Amino acid sequence: MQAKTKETIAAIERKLTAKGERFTAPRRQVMATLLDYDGTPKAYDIVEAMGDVKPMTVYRALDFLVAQGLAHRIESLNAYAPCVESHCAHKDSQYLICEKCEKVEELHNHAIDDFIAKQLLKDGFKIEAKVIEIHGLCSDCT
Amino acid sequence: MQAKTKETIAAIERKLTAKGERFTAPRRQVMATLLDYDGTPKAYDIVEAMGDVKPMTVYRALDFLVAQGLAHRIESLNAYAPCVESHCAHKDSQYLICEKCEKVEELHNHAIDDFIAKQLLKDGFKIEAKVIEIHGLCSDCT
DNA sequence: TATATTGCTGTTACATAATAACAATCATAC
DNA sequence: GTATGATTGTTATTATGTAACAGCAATATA
Ligand SMILES: [Zn+2]
Ligand SMILES: [Zn+2]
Ligand SMILES: [Zn+2]
Ligand SMILES: [Zn+2]
Repeated sequence: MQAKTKETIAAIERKLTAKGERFTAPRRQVMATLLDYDGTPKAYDIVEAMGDVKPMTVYRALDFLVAQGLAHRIESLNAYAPCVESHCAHKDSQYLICEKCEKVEELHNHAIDDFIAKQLLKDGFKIEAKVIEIHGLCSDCT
Repeated sequence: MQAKTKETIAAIERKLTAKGERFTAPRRQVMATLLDYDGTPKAYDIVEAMGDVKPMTVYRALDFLVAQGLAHRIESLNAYAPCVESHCAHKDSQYLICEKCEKVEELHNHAIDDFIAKQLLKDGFKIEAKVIEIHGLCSDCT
């Protein structure tokens, strides 16, 4: 485990404990794998990286992490990314996905969130969660 | 097949022929199933609705339809929706998904597209396709 | 301490979603 | 007619995600 990951895990431990949530071994291990992973892993990539766990274990931990706002699922990649920023709406996700170098970058652009909310007011639609996944070429690959 | 679907299919036939694309039987049948379907089908729902086709046939037709801008894949549902609007950017999709009644509505809100494009200018990211899928409660279910 | 109760884990089996590979067929051009 | 490339039919396989249930661990109650 990377040194920075170890610190992050400790911080998460404190935060979850304060919330009365349990940061059990499989959850901690999956989170650490997500943080250490070079790239944006799919569930079975995590299974493989961890060595001897079963898919069900990983899926359950991922469900927990996503529910706690510690990870996002990237729908158009079937992949998962850790998120340790404390932004306000963790049910929303914004990703830039480079189709050349496969770099995946999370945005936290509140202006976009606000603009969409404003645009949808007239529809009378109550937003619960937003999936915004933008594919293209990153600045390095352009 | 519904009467309106028959017209739509005929219109698509003309459009594709003009482009030099072939609207073969499986492609036509899958498109008709998409148009007639009550709800937003997954690939295997289409397989079932069509009766005796194989999944591979349906997936190939869906790939074609999506490439032609005649259908969208809804990533967060693993589902497919027909699209016969001639909006400018068929690689972009905007959907409102009601989590109660499961109604799925496509938007074509250019203001949102433009706003996102403007916001991403500074990132130097070249947008190829956008996935915008907003989950929540529709006006009927609020 | 005993003992419910609840949530979490381990394990197996299964369900759903999508693709690979290759032969056969069809459409078009020469 | 024959060649060429695109499309289809078919089978098998891979990839992704859940159901079900027994056992275990943490917390609550007595
Ligand atoms: Zn986030
Ligand atoms: Zn790139
Ligand atoms: Zn559309
Ligand atoms: Zn609704």
